[in-house]
Amino acid sequence: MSKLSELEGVALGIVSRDGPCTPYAVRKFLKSSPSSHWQGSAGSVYPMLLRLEQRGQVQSEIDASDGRGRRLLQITAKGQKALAQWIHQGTTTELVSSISDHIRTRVFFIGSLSPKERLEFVEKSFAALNEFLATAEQRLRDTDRNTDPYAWFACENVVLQARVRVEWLAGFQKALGKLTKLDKRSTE
Amino acid sequence: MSKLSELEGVALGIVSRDGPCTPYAVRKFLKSSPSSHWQGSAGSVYPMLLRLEQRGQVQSEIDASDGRGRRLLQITAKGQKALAQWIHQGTTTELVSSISDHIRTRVFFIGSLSPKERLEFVEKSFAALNEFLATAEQRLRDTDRNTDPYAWFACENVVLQARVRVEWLAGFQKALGKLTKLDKRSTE
DNA sequence: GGCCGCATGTAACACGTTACATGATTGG
DNA sequence: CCAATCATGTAACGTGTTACATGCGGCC
Repeated sequence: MSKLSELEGVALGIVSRDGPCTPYAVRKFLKSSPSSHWQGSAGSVYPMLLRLEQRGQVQSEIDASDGRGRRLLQITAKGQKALAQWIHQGTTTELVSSISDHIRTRVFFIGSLSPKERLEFVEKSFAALNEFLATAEQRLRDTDRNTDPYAWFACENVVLQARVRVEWLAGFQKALGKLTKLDKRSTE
Repeated sequence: MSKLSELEGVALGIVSRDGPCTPYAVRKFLKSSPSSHWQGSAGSVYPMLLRLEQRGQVQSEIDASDGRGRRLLQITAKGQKALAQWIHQGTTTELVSSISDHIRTRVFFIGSLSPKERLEFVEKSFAALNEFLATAEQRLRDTDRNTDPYAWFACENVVLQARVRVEWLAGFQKALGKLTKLDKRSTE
């Protein structure tokens, strides 16, 4: 009963939630996820699902009604246990703390750009973030709160996070103007 | 001029910001980072820095004053260019959107737990998140806004993100009580 | 003097990405 | 009928993790 990776946990979760489904459906779900952390490439998904099957956490049978030899996956009791265990692991401090924000990371090092490039970076990021926020808000509107309330809350989380990032970046942008002026003065 | 990985970008950034520094200092920085995404293990840092050196993005010389044969790294002009390029890459949509929140992911799949386990998970996560928020707020208080304003804004971002996560989870916890009651009623 | 932290590195291993390979099905 | 998508998989490659290995420096 080794620990599930994040990808394995998500895959097990999908198979559990969406009943019998194909590996391809798992791939599609990962691809369409708002956090682009999940690429859902064939080279990761298929071997990973074979791993789960070898461990007895999912079962599969070939769908006879499909000429493409498509497989139908189902979670096993063992898999349900592993899934529950994986969810509970999320309470440990390391998993709680680990949010890596690429914009934040880059702002941390923005001092190594020229003042002009700094403004440019912030403007472009701001535009891209706002675009992302808009799509996230659309997805939330399109999600029915009653059908799957947990999915809805996850969508809401994405929106709230995006809003905070936008607000924070706006504040930073304001401050950046003043900082850059100070920079110029000190080098005069 | 291949694209830098996130780890390589951060490492270049540190070497650029902290002047001549040892590989070990880079490791320490990664280890102490609030986002536990960066483990800073020896097996990743040393080979990665050798890679940067082979590409001519950093230079190193052995510190003669140290008996441990410690190396001192410095960023090169080529490295500065690569760093600037890496920062600007952050404006593309994929890098903007990619925030993966382990709690959110687990909430999405929380339906596969028993109602009792759901509450347990949320309570534990809530406690851990609050603890994390407290340390983040402390770090922000300990950071001087004038010494390195960019580092300060990064710290502020961590705090704001953590606060939103706490508020969101509190809202979810409230809703979970009602949802669980509905669950029970529907199975009665 | 001994332990902990500094300091560097290597080797086996696991896993994800990219690219390749193949073929069925569906819609215009 | 032809293209896009469905559908499954493999192989090479890069890179991060864990564990191992070594030795100096400073502090109690």
